[in-house]
Amino acid sequence: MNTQKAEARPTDTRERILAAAHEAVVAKGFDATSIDEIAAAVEISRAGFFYHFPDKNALALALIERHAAFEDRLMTELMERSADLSDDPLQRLLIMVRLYADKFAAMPEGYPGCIVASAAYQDRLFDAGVKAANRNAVLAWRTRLRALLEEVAAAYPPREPVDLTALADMMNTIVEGGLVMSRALGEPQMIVGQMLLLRQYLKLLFSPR
Amino acid sequence: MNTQKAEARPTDTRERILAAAHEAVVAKGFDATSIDEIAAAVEISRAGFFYHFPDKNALALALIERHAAFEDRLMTELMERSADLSDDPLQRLLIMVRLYADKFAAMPEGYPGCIVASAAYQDRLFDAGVKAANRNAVLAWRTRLRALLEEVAAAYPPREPVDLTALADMMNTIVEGGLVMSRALGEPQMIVGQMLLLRQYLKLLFSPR
DNA sequence: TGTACATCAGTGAACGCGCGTTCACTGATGTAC
DNA sequence: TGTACATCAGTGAACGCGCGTTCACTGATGTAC
Repeated sequence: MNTQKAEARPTDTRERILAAAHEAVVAKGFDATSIDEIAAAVEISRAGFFYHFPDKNALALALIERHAAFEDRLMTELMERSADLSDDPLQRLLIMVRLYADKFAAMPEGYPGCIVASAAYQDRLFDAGVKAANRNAVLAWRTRLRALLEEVAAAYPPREPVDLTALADMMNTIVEGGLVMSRALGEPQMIVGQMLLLRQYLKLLFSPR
Repeated sequence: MNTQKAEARPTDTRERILAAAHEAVVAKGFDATSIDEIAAAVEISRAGFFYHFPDKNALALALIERHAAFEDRLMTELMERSADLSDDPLQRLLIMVRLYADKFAAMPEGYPGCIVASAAYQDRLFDAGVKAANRNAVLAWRTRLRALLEEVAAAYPPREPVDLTALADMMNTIVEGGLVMSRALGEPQMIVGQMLLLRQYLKLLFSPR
């Protein structure tokens, strides 16, 4: 009857499937999301889904790649915005972490990070391609953040010796852990506090004495 | 044929079910673990499982409570050992975090923390009792660690203002996130590095200038 | 401009498997008298 | 000391449901000539 505004949704059915699947997976996990409900959300039949994806593994793969692309754009955006606000590498790092925290504050439920966790926890069910895609997504983030940290460390020698790779991974660690804890506690905003603690750590570590 | 050493395993069947279920859940997640395989591991029939647990939710509940008790004993042990090694609250905290990191280094695969994550991510499937038990387990850890942090903060005022509750949660955040990242990256030891970064943060935050 | 054919984006019904759960029943052990 | 009954710790078979996947088929659109 009352057709939704068509131009507001992706016109391509495959994209709409991915969007619906993403929403469901973030809310309930990959296993608990059935092809039936995804198809229903997109208003096609269950068999129609299989016209766009050969099987459920292919959906997982596409979701992870979509997520990786999203994170990549986000990182680029945050880096550009922080570069606009300061020329100092340490200030840029601290601004970036705060902007990232703001993103979580703005989307209290359902940040896409849990796609990675879903894949990590259920990897026995996934084929090698899905696992590799997940790993690459995490490694890409590590590489970009590590480059920024090296720049900071060159300008501001850390007060104590520190492994910059591990430090780069800490951001993702806190995101993934924060999502688990937010859910377990029923306090969606706690992840914001965790990001700000990371920021304080970076500040203490790199600030001149 | 070749019966395993009987005295090494819990004699009580219920305990053996929990042990087998724990191992499988840590390896594959709760949903992916079938009652069939748990029963097989314990060498009873699938129906025999239901003599000990009314349904699968009850198993989840028992696993979470078992995990909470384990974490509680672990925390007590770490606190006692660190109290033996130093009288200074900051030193005790730093020793405790290092001892905790050592635990992860000693058990490269399958730390029980992911039980919490499993429950958090699949909570739509669990009843309110399971979710509450999970939440309480996390809150217990928060409370105990926060008490220790308050003691430290009293003796060593932090260099910057900090929310001690969030700081207490950070340990669990890093454990849960570290488990996700370890799996995603296929680097089981990375979680140890993350714990040591937390330790460095605490050291920087509370060390006198 | 009309006809024949091909491709696209699906539909509807069915299949098969696994899994959680139930149920009637059973042998061994414990208890009452 | 023997018998009757109750409880414990299961077994084996079956049920039903949901889910991923398949398959023959279809209407609409595009293309060749």
